[in-house]
Amino acid sequence: MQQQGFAFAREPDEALAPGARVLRGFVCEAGVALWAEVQRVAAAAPFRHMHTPGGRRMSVAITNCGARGWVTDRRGYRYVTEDPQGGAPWPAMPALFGEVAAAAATAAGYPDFRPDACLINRYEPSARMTLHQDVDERDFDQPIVSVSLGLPAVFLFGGAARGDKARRVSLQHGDVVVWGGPSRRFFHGVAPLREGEHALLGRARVNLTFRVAG
DNA sequence: TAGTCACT
DNA sequence: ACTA
Repeated sequence: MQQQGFAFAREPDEALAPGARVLRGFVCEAGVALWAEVQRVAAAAPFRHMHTPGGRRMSVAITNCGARGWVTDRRGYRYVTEDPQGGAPWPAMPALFGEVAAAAATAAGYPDFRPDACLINRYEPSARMTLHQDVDERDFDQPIVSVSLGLPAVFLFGGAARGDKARRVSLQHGDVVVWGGPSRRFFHGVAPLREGEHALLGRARVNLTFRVAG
């Protein structure tokens, strides 16, 4: 039976740019399990507010899991195998994370995606991410997979140059964005998170960013 | 010496 | 205030 409802109509998947797609509701019922795993990771490697090389405190709280974790401080951006806060290796990437990331990548046209890094960003209301590029990885042939959980957000997807006009894309709990190929190094960001309460996550949005870093 | 995952 |  076809979906007929205007009430539950959802925007279809769409291309954002060459090589970039939004997969709406891709996570489906796995959201609960993904959130449980995020909490396990955060128990071992707590969310913390890092600083940019310029010394500014980021509004987003960060942790990582997997073999490599992205960090930033006065010395710059880089991937490290140990949590600088405590010196232990980052928590292992949960199997479910790898499965969801690989499935999303395949659905977007990038088979055999095996990320070694999962950056976990926690946005509370007013937190934002200004336009930036993901360029700290070694192989730009590998795509980026970004999973949204919790409160909705407006994702900004620009172009190859900082000044390119950015598209505004509304992302809901369970949506996944994948970008690679010609759009692998495109500027992107997140508009300031609006107030709200999510049934599962409460007053927060959590984003999982999967990458092949090393 | 340009560029900056930040702010106004 | 750093690095590449």
